[in-house]
Amino acid sequence: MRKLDPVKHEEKRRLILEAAGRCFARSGFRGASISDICAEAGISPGHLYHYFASKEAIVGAMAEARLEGAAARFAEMIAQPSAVAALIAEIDVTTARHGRVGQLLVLDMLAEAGRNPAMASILEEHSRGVRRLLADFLSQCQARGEIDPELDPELAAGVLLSVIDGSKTLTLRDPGVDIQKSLDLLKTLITRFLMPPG
Amino acid sequence: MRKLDPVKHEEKRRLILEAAGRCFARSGFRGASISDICAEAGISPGHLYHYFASKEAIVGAMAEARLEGAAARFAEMIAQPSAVAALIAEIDVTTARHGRVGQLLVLDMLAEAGRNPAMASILEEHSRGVRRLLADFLSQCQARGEIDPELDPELAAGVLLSVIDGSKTLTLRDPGVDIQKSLDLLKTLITRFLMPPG
Amino acid sequence: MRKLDPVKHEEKRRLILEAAGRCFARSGFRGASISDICAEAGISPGHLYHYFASKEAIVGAMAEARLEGAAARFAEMIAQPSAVAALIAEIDVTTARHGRVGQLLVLDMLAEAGRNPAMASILEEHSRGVRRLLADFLSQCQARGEIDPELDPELAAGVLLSVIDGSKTLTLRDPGVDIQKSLDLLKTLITRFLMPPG
Amino acid sequence: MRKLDPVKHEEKRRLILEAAGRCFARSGFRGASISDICAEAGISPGHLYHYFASKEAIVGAMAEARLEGAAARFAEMIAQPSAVAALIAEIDVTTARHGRVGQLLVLDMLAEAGRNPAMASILEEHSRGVRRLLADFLSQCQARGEIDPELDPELAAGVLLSVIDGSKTLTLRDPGVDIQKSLDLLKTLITRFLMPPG
DNA sequence: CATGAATGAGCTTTCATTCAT
DNA sequence: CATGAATGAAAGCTCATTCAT
Repeated sequence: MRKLDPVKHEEKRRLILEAAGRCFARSGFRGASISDICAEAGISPGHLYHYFASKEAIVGAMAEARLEGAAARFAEMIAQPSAVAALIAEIDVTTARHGRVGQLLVLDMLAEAGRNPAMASILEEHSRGVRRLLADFLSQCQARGEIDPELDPELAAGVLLSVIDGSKTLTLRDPGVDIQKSLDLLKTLITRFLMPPG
Repeated sequence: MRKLDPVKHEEKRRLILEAAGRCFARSGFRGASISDICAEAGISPGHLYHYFASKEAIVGAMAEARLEGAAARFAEMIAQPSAVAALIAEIDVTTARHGRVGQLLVLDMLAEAGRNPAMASILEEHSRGVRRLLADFLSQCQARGEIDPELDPELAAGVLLSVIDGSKTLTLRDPGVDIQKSLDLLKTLITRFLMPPG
Repeated sequence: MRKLDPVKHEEKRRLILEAAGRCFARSGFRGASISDICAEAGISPGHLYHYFASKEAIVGAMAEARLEGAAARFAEMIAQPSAVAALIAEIDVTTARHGRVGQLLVLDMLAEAGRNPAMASILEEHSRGVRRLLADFLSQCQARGEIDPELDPELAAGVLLSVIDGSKTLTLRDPGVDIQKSLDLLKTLITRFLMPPG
Repeated sequence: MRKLDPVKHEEKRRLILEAAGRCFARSGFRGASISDICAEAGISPGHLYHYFASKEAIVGAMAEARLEGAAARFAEMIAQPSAVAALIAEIDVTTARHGRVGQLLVLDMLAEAGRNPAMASILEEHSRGVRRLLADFLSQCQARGEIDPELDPELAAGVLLSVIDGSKTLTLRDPGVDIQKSLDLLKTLITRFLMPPG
């Protein structure tokens, strides 16, 4: 009866994670301090530790939340009828929705995963899920004759995801690039890759 | 009278940068401390500041050195006769020569460039150089009818470089992946992208 | 209307003090946190402050309770007929009943008393009581000719209590010591000290 | 040639340990903060960590230094001709030389040893040394017929050290005690304990 | 009576950087 | 050219205590 809402607890956690996400996007995992996160979330440093055991726990939970969101959006995307259109849309959306900061966060996660086993397993699990989704989708497209039946769906899915990863560096390497044209060309690239021969 | 040998000075700088490179690859830009670098280079912290004004200067100089090396290797690569073969070789080499840590360093640089203007301009200048190299190369191939003449060489060069960037995440996202098969598939992707129609 | 049951209130205080005692014995006064005590007592931190005004108050009340218990046991002991036997029994009992942790708690109290006036006066008052008890007892023994009539009962009582204090360090200084033999020798020491001359 | 004096380094370490000793005596191991120690030693917090790896290392080194000093003094003491006189002198000296704070430090070490394995082994090793010294001394006295030949030298040494430990609580338990008379009585106690029968 | 959310000062420790030698 | 002593700000985290519910 007096036990206070576990729902509120979860809600607060979520708010903190969102604040942390903004800080991490702005300054990186190591550059953002607990103080920064507390200021952004409007709470005291002591209080933050009622919700998370350590900074690493925040990083982990935040990565999971972001990747989960990304996977969900991806699942929606490829539920659409047109094959390549969906993939392409994903690139557009990722680029447009979060812009620069969202991309940086992904790069940070990738770099962090290379050194931090906790982040590595979060990334791997998420990647496995998304890759499976995409591989199944490719299989179905092959069944419908929409894409090259010779392609191994698993491998092709992995390669396509790495292409999407790479697309995040376009503006970093060339801020003056016409991003729309580049994305269009990337779509051409994907189309030609998947297209049935002949 | 004092400057006995500017050559030795440059040599020492180079040695420090190499030590710093190993530290950064191991722990990231923020994770590696001046102390770590001094230990790796076998010098004292005070002495290090005779060669570099700040940690940021080390990061910058080290990034420049690495990227310069990468650009040089890339230039060699595409001096070869066969078109696609060269590009493909680049991916292979980058992956093989430095392995995991070299890839992480690139990811770190990309992430850092998103927040640190100094790193951004280093990355941009280097990217501009490599992209120009590749664009010229693509133009020549088009002249020889080896690749699709419809492709805009500049844009295509940017996209290809982003694909190479993306390839660095393959093993991060899936440590169990058959990297050789994935790279082969990536070559297929590039081939189909560039191949003249018909 | 609110104070439904002052008895229950006291009972709860006692339970908390026991929990605190276990925590303090385990981790020391400074090492044990309010959180630890709450967990051990199965209550919330806010609730704990309904029973005690501060951590120091808990330390004080807990010390009083422990010392009171010790004094009561001591009073029982020396109500026995045989003189030295009683003293000796005290050493045995203290050692056996609480073991290592109880001894550590006494050492903590002694050290704390050297710096914290509140603890000092608790300790002094308790010591005064026990010393009086023991001094009276020694007087009676002298009257019965069981111990050396030359000894000043007050001083001797103080010295005997310090010997008992010291006995707590036996196993700390030498974990491999044969504690039973050491205690037997301590009894010899006390006997020879008190024994009437000739 | 440029390698700076390792002697100076040791000297600085010693100065820091002395400062730490004063702080620990004043506030206890846990009560004294790194800040306190730095202020007392007149150095910055960062600098302290050039000399000691952690607070625990300071506590350990400081305990070792103190106990080593105590053992050395003890060795001098019992090199004197008269048996009991020496032991008694030890009690006097310990009490007089360091006074209250030195005693508290010993109590802290004993309490800490009960919970901290590092401190435990320092204390045990030191105690072993001193006990051996005293046991050998007792053996020689027995050979000369100065003390009861029935006593086991090892056991008796342990018991005597515990009596010395206990003497440190005399003024803590009774600040108004006539310490000189108490110490005299303690000497009587030791004398009667060791005295050959008859 | 009881909870646990919330605070903020303080803790130990790290680190880029400077400076006397 | 080279050392390492020295700094001080900031990091992640803990904890006694308060307060709204």
